[in-house]
Amino acid sequence: MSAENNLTGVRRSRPRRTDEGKDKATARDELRKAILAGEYMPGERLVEAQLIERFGASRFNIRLALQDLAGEGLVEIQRNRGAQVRKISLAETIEITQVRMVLEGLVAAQAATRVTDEEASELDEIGLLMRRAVEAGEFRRYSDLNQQLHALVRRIAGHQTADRLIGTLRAQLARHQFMLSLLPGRPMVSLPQHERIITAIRGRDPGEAEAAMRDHIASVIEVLRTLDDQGIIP
Amino acid sequence: MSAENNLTGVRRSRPRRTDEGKDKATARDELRKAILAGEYMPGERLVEAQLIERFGASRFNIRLALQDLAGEGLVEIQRNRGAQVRKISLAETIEITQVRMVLEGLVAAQAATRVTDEEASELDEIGLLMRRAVEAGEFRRYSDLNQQLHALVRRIAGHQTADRLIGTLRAQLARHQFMLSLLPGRPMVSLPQHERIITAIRGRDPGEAEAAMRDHIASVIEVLRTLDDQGIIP
DNA sequence: GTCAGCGAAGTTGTCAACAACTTTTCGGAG
DNA sequence: CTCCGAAAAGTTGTTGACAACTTCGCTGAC
Repeated sequence: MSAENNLTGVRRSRPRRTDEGKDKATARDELRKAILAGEYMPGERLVEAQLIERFGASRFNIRLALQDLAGEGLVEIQRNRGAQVRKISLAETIEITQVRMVLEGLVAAQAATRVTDEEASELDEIGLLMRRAVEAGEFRRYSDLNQQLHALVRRIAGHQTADRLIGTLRAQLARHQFMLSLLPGRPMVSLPQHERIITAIRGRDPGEAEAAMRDHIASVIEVLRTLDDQGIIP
Repeated sequence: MSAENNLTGVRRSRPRRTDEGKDKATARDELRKAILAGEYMPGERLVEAQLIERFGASRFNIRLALQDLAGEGLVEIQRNRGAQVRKISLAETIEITQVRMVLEGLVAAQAATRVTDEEASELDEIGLLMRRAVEAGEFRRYSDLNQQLHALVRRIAGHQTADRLIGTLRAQLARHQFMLSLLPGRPMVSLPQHERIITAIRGRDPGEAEAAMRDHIASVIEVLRTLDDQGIIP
């Protein structure tokens, strides 16, 4: 969400290799990765001194990194009380997924108007691999392919604004994200939905592509509501 | 005789209540307001020293404020080159408006499922005022009412996630926003669209509410594309 | 026992000085 | 006159020290 690395293409006149102090961007990316990997749990305090030790960056850069992640909704900063990994309620999870639904719907529609023949082949390829993964019961692999498919659709659409927003929203749900794919029976339901999306984009039918994507994500929301009734997610 | 250390005896006037040093949040809000008011044009450099003078905040807080506004997409920061008001191309304006279209569509749908009788009256009220404003040729007032209507729909929906995103997107387009309402003939086109939105929400018809909102904003996108062809907007 | 008050420890917020980088200026060689 | 390069000016990036705030534990009166 920022153009901060100005790679001028010109080599540095003054090499400063020996410095191992990491800059803001590096610290931010590593910390985000750690949070998404679940190494810090929601609600856990992020004490600056500890982060300095772990990531080897200066306090200044650590603070900037925390500010950035707060902007992304991954971290919550309370004045004079420090930062903690943001807790996301189920209600908020549903809201976020609803927004993802309409955004990915928009992206799917745009992908349908822009897809090239080559990209269509890529879509087919992923669809095929998905079907195989489901038949083989490789659910983890199916989950990966799921992400690949959504990423490919976004790449085809080339909608930077929607793309960026979807990225930050997905990050906020990273914890729940892959759990869903592993629910018993989920792949059987979502596979035909994915295939419908692929077919619509291949057929260059924006309306159908959007509808297919929205139905797909709407069914995820249904599952979330079910989990709510069962009290599975806090 | 380099740095003469200041003895603890003389602390400039105590940094208590009376001190006018503004904090990050205040500086950020005031700077954002100034940018949205057009006091800084797109592409204009935001030199820290000048901002310190104008807003009376410390450099530290000015920098934090700039970071925040960069996160909101209002400002662009290039490393070692400072900040400037972000320029938004027409292509990006269209992208942002497309995202707004689907987000406000979602919000309208949700508003239709939640609207109370009292809120329905408020909608009617605004609709009535809009019609009168158009008939009286008060376009500036119509533009205000337009914003009020959208804000009311969002309030009714109570969708925090979508609400926040729409807010930041609207801010990015603040410059173009009100220009559109002032285009000749625009109110005549958009008034019935607004009335359709109101009717749909009143009728508690989510699908129709979303469709009405999307058609409305889609027509804005059409105008943007037209302006592009005419080369009016850079 | 307990609870208010007080102080220490731990953590975050802010600042001013300094370092590094970019842009501008200017003198001299060609 | 123009171009090159280095110094100067202007601006931003970073650091370490310190101030302010929160939390926790201790003491002692009741």
